[in-house]
Amino acid sequence: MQTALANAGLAPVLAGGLPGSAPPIRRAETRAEPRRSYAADEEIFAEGERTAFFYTVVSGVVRTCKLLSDGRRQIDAFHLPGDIFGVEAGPEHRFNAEAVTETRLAIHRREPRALAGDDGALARAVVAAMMRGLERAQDHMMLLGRKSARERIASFMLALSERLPGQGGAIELPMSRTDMADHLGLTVETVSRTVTQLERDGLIELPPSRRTVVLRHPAALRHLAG
Amino acid sequence: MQTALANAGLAPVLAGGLPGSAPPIRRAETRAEPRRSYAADEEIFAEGERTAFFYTVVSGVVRTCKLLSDGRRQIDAFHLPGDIFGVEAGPEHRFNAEAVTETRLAIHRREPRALAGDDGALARAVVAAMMRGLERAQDHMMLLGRKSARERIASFMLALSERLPGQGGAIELPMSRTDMADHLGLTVETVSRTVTQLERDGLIELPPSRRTVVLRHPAALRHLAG
DNA sequence: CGGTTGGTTGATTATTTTCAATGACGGTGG
DNA sequence: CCACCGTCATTGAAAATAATCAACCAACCG
Repeated sequence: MQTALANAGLAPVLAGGLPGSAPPIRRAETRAEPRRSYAADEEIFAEGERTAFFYTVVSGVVRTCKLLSDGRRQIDAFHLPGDIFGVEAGPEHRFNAEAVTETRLAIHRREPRALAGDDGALARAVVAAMMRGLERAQDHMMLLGRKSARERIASFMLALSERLPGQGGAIELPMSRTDMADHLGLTVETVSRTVTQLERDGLIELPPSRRTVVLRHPAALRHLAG
Repeated sequence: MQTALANAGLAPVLAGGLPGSAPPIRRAETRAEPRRSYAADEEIFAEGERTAFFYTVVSGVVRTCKLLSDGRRQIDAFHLPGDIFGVEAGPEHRFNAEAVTETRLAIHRREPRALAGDDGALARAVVAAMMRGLERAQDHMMLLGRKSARERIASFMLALSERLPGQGGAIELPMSRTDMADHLGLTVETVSRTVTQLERDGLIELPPSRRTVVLRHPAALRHLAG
């Protein structure tokens, strides 16, 4: 049973089979997989919970985060459609996952039995997801450890615009300022101020809704982002 | 060829075969693997270089880091004996690796051909290393994004004392203050001051060499680290 | 010995946080 | 339909933390 999984899926990935850019996650049209919808801010799983499943985002956005005992929060990643999250080495989840917006997820049982047979595509995708997660984490550590507030916001806007299907420089921010702050290692106030300042400097444009951003000068943002 | 690799090694890991604590990396005594020694501060590979190999630390310490165009540096991890590093998804290394101290490495060819046959242990170890890397990265993002200088130093000392074989609360710091600073997202001066302050507060003790640290009050440090 | 490197300490500055208040928006219920 | 309430975002002023600039010290090395 494990034979089929491993044989079909993982070796090519380890061998360097990943294309340079993130490969689109194509779910083989095998047996239907359980799905579930979550309301905005609904919990998907919590730190310490038993690791029974992992997930693929079908639509919507998910945040995974850790909390300090006094409530300080760090959002380590936002997961967009196609992303896999919730894969753990140990028996317990080491972070929380919550829906940022109304979200639909595909749920995968952790046991390989469920993957056995012909679904090597999922196994391959899992390893690919881990690698991409690690790469993002490394970039994010650089951001958190060494970049200024301005640079962080610029980096974030750019990264999001590249991940979101949104056409051109206009992106719809799915998350609140607080979520941005907890992802970027800043306070809400600093995020708000910095965004405003980038707008005053003409690098971005904010319609009154404040949840849409137009990247007016991507080159300058890229330069800022480092 | 990939069959043997995949079959022997990866599936159990994905299936949740990892014990809760980090499994010791046992290298099967298969065919001898190339090894090499590096002097302190010697480069192992650089960002952008072609990904041909990955490595296991045999002895010594390695740092992997990224640089910003203006020279700011973020050390994303220190790798201790037994650790695997340098595994990449893409064709190029995305960070630099340098020896911190005199170091000895085992060198693994990236192609699965070299792993074929009976060495599933290495393949398993690679996936385990990625998972542990991701877990460490998540903890480190919390540190970089949300902890104070004092908390960062305390966390670092504790984490190091748990990873180093060093008996009791005494640890030998393999890296310079500058390296610590670039890992913790601080400046050298802040690291130095904070370490001194922790000593004055009786939480740690520093022999005049300044490269040894005795954890005087681990409980208090743990509380501080969050 | 002189010179270099790594570490520490001090004074000052800068950036970000904290505390506080206000404004905008959306939903709800009278 | 509209007033009210709660949430989210913004802005301002003050405070705090860490960065920067600058010396200084000790150890190590040729």
